[in-house]
Amino acid sequence: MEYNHREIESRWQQYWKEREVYKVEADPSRPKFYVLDMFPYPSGAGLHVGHPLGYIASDIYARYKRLQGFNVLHPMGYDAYGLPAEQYAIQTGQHPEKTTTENIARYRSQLDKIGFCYDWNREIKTCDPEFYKWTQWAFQQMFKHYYDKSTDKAEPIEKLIAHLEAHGTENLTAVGGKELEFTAEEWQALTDKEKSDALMNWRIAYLGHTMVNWCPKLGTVLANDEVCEGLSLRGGYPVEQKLMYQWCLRVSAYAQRLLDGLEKIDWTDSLKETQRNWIGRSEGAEMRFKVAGQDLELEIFTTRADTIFGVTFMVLAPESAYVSQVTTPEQKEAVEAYLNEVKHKTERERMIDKKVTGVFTGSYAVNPLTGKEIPIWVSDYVLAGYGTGAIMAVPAHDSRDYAFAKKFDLPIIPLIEGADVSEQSFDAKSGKMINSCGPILDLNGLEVKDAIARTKQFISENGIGKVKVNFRLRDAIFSRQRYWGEPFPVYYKEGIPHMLPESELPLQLPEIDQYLPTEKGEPPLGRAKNWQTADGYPLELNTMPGFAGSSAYYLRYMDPHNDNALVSPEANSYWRNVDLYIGGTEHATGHLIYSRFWNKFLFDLGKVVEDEPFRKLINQGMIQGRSNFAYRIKDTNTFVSAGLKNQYDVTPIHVDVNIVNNDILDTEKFRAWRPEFNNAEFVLEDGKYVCGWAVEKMSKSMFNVVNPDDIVDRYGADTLRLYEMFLGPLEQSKPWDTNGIDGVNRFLKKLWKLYEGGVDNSEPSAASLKTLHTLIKKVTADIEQFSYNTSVAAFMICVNELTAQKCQSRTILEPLAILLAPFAPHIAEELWHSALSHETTVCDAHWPTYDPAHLVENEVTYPVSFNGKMRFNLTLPASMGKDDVIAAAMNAEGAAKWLEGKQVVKTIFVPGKIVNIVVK
RNA sequence: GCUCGAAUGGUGGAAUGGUAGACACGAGGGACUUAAAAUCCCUUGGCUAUUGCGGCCGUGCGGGUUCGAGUCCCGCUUCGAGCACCA
Repeated sequence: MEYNHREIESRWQQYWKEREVYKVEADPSRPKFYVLDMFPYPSGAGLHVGHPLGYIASDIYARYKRLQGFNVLHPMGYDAYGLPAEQYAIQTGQHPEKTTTENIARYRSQLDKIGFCYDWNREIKTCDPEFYKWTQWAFQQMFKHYYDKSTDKAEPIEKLIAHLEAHGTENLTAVGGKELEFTAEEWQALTDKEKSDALMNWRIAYLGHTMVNWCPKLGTVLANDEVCEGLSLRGGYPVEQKLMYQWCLRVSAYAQRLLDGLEKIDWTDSLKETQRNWIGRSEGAEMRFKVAGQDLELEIFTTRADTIFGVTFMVLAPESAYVSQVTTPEQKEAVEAYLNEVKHKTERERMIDKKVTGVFTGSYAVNPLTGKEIPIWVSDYVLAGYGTGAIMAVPAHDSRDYAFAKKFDLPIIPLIEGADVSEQSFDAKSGKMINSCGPILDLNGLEVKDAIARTKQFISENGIGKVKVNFRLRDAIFSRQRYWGEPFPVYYKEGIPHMLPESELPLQLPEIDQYLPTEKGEPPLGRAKNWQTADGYPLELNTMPGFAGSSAYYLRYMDPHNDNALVSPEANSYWRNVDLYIGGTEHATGHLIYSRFWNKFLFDLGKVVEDEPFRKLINQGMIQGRSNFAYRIKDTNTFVSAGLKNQYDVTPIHVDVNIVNNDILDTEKFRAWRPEFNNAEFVLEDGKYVCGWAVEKMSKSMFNVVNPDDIVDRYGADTLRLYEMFLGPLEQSKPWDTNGIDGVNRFLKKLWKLYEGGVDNSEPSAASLKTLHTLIKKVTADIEQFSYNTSVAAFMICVNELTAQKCQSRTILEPLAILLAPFAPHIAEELWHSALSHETTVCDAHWPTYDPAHLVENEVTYPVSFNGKMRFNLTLPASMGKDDVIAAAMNAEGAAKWLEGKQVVKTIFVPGKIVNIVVK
């Protein structure tokens, strides 16, 4: 019987579904293993062949762990809120929920065809009220907590309030946005509204005036990780800076723990590095400069305290509060004109023209170490959001300060011996200090590193400043002016935000007539009827961003139907955290930071037992498209084959890869493809039309999208699974090229034939045992290292050898079927039942272990060399020890004569590998 | 600019410091067939040699360590990724 993948695969998929073979329950008597995929956003385009790569990899690992006796949690769900569905709704008026539901159904049918071992009883959708109840709940908890430096964790806000009532801000250890100062009496005298506003300074979820990335085209605010080079990640629209009153999450309070946590988890170095960059810890000093003639000090942050003697001016960010305080009446007009100019530039414009701009405020600051007066300027190269929004400028040793000094003709004082600053600044942190001697501190002659330390020590001892650690990581902006997201469980009473009682969660997303802002410019929820509490208080109009729902979803899978908690303590203490997480790198600075933050917060509250959510993380590479081209001779409808294209003046045209096979164009299908090609002519080579190709992003416009459904239909899911793994290393990006798939398909046919030859209870030959045990050893090691491509190769070798050996022994063929089950579950299951006549499913079998006894060689062939030059091969019994092998090598024919009169200096013997003899 | 990673045949890619190119595709040759498809067998890094045995070169470039380097170290080149007026 032929190998019929269609019949086999649909039958087994049906069987698994009906008997709930992959259903999993917590079982304390067995060790757990949690394998998770990054759940997809169900887009309208459906899955292409690149999407399942990571899913297949995790499925193999999940099945492997299961065969090893672990209780494996392997769930799937959908990140269902998001902009594309809403943009589509704006265009068509169709409810995003409808689009989303349809897309999910499409995704599900595509996933089902590939034969994954997901427990679909645990499916979650972030837009499901039963799910987002817990997103809203977590937000409320963040509102009700603040971060305490003394305990280094989140604490209830009541604890902070008690402190403020008793001591004001004295000895306060809460992490806040601003450094507020007031006494207990002052606190008690505040109105409720003032108290609420003040507490926002410390709450982990807080309302704040922050500079946000505003995208006018999308009509919403975006998080930093949703913006790339001044354009929105979704849509690519310009983004500008705008001051808005928004919900934010105090992620920055967790910066140090997010950094430290990286040490404990098994992620790739590059991903950890990306997160370290994003967190951006920098150690430096905060210093105060007096403003001449005013009772005011400018606070600045610097990592180069050693360059204090080279400070020749100060610069403030345009948004800095200091600006209005230090601007003199004479300069007022110029400064205001400048601020206005800066405000109207978008982030993108600022980046495109890197012109140096700025304006003098009219005031001077006093260098605390030299007593000299230096001018205070304003420029947009200083960022308001980092450090204190003010810097001391050292043009000799900072390229940005240098450019500024050159433009406005400010003095440049070199501070490092031998540094030539006539053309450019000297930014390196090395060399000996010069010109750095003042009345109270002398740094001359010190190495830069020592000078930094010396200055830091000096300024803190003398009250000029203090040692300070700054992070680049900002708080996450948590409001979106959109419809298709989780509503905030918040209402406003006399302008004060209040949390809805937990019993009223989830607060369901209301229906609206149009998915657009209101005439007044309010977010879409402003259109909802009766969007208020029972007592008539207005509800929040913003919704939560995409990352809200994806930040704790992995916890929900542990206990997806629990109505009383995000996850029960029992379920959580059994499943703990994700042992293996597979997904793309694109989430490195978004989801993977927010999840870690969210998890650490829940950990602080005692709601989860693990401090890090994802123990091991693998990034699968992107599958790129492989586009095909036909070459049209200019101004004709004649196409010339790739090998001849240089003889003509041609324009390459993208051809649908689905009408090309092994780069040979099906010319009839091409003519039928589009009307304008109906009467196309072809210039062939060897009777064929050969297409050119290039690697590009897989997208509709390139006509290089390959749908997994088509591959499954033609070759089967098992072939697709094996081929995706065979393409190359999992973590590497690579183009999809259907050309090689026949090889994998041939392997499955050969495998089928091997079992079709019959299975009996005969004693296996030593050769077959060796073949099998080599495979067990190889595949087990490979799976542990996610080296799936070499595993597939090992299977091919094994089946070829067993076929040549005419092996029919159950002792060999049974373990082989089990080994293959994670990779190609359908055919493995079929062989398990039909050829091996088992009643149970192969999913319940046990992973075989290899027996080294079967791998032992009777003879070993050593390459023997003298002085590293290979001379001959020597085949000897494997039992021979080092001395015997070397003696045999030296006595071998030819060798003995060659060695005459020479002295052996050293012998190198690698057991089973090589013999090398060094002579003089 | 800073940080990280990569570079091996016509192609995708294998190689705990130990015979580089596993496995697969493609290509060429052959068997079977009226023919095609399917299947099977052989060849396939380059140069050179050939009746046969062979020989030399070869993992981006230049050095180094080592008996021995694709692999380790130093210095480049190119490509990819992340961060980027972050003081």
